[in-house]
Amino acid sequence: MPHPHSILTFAIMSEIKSLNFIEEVIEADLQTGKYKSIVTRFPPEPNGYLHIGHAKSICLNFGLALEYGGYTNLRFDDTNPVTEETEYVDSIKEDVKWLGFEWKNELYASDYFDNLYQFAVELIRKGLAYVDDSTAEEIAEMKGTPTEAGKESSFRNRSVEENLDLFQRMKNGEYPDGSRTLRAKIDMTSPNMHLRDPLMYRIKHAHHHRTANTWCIYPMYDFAHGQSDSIEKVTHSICTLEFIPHRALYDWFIEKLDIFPSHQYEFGRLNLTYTVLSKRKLLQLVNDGYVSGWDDPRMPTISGVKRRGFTATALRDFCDRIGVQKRENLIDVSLLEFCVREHLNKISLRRMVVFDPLKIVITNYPLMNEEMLRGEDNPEDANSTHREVPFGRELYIEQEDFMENPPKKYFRLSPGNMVRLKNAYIIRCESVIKDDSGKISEVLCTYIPESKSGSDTSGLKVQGTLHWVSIAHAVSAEVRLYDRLFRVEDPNSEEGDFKNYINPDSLQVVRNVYAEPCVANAKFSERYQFLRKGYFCLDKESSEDKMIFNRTVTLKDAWVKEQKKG
RNA sequence: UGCCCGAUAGUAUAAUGGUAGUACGACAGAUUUUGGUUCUGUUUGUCGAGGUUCGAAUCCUCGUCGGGCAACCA
Repeated sequence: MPHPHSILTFAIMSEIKSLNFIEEVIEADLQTGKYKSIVTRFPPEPNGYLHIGHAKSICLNFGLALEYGGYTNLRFDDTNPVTEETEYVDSIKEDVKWLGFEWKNELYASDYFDNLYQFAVELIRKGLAYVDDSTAEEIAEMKGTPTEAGKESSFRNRSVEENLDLFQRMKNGEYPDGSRTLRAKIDMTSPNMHLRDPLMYRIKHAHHHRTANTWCIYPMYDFAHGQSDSIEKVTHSICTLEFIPHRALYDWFIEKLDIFPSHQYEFGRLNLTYTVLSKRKLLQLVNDGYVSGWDDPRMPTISGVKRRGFTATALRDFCDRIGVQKRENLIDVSLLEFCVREHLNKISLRRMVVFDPLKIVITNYPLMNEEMLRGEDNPEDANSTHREVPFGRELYIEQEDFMENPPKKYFRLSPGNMVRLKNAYIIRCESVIKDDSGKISEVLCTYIPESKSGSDTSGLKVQGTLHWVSIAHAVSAEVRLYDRLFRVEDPNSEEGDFKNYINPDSLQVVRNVYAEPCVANAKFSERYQFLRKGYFCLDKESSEDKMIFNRTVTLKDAWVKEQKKG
């Protein structure tokens, strides 16, 4: 008997959570007993890197299996040897794991080449497939157009025996590439172009990343995918909208072969504002040098966002929130940023780092003195650990945190005004020192000794709190600040080349920032919030003598908004 | 102008013939030793026209708009 608690939880959950259309189908299938449990698959072609569009599919396929107690196979759709490489297989496996999912079986469409060949022979025997000697051009010509019926090939009515013989000889390598194909005999007048005698096999004398030179004929996607699903007893085969017209063919092969009836369901692929998510376009960004590589932190690839500092938790949460539907969508990238911030806020260690230093001197702080102050690592954590932050007479604050003639609502440091230095004291600006050119070289302040953080008896209230770093103790680092790669909301729908809309300022490098000492102990596994600056993580290009941090995402900033209004 | 898919606030997503709700965004306020976080409030929506019905976002009809389909790619 189930624990009463879990029943309650389930009741509440099902009341709150609404089902997407695929979940509805699955629940119905489970309820009617059509399936006892479900099997899904994630079927990438190993010809490129995964991006966050794939993440949506991964979360869907693996998430469904987890939700309903089934399992998911990772199946590489490797039916085209000329585009596929083992390097991609490895990166795909790594990315799926990083996202936090485990596949039941690691499989390859190429594992089924023998089965598929037998299936083809079977269809030939049934008079449902034939070898066509037409050229690619002739086949395209005879295909007709969406508004115009196709014409039957003159090879369409070859005998079963001849087809069997020819197909075997195709397999044996007797014919050159492109000289013959195996086609399904369906209907050249079908309004669905995919049913006009689609190609099942083509000749390619090419090396395959797994089967090497065993084969010189390779099945087309349509002749491989459904049957692969069927062999694996995939119950719910989920793909994107553009495969809708393929479904009739998917079903046709399964029906004629009389094999396990897998079913295909289609959802709308992810589109993100200010982003492109097509392999072709991402490849161009890499090849044309707009980014440093597939894992450039500005790239929407899994490896890119991972290097940027996004967490798998945030990505999964994002995929959860965007939902699943049978319609086109363009998700606002601010939702992604929200998910990333929400997670990072909970786990990041707070650190103080000054990017653009302005020297301040605490004139009433004892000469040669210094002290260690305590700073919370994470105020979101009730049991937060602490680190020690050295304080001294000479400090850096940000240039932007001081103004000689401040505008209204400026809460920061200005002559005569007081601010708190985070984790330290309240200070007052007494005067400024300028160099010959009139530029402020340092700001002279006094501090209120009894205002020390944690034991403040001053009774003073100030509006601003600044981050700072002791000049004598500061450690150096480089930070890389990223902005969106495109300057228009939907680069895919703009006129002309999408590359015309690239944001020229998507990367800003600050070679030397001043960080509090404990930043020197930064770890790759940890996430940081540089106070008031954003979330950061260590970049892989960091070395022993040079730390490099990527800005994952900024903090929300009400002040910039305020300024824009003015 | 053949076939297929779709249309709910700015964006995304619920409501499955019975009060149009949620999240993000935006705006306003409270709290705050991060102009962060948190909390509260406000704003804005059923593509159009008919029909069925006591009652339609939901069902039907006709439009409109968007997307897809003519690779020996997946």
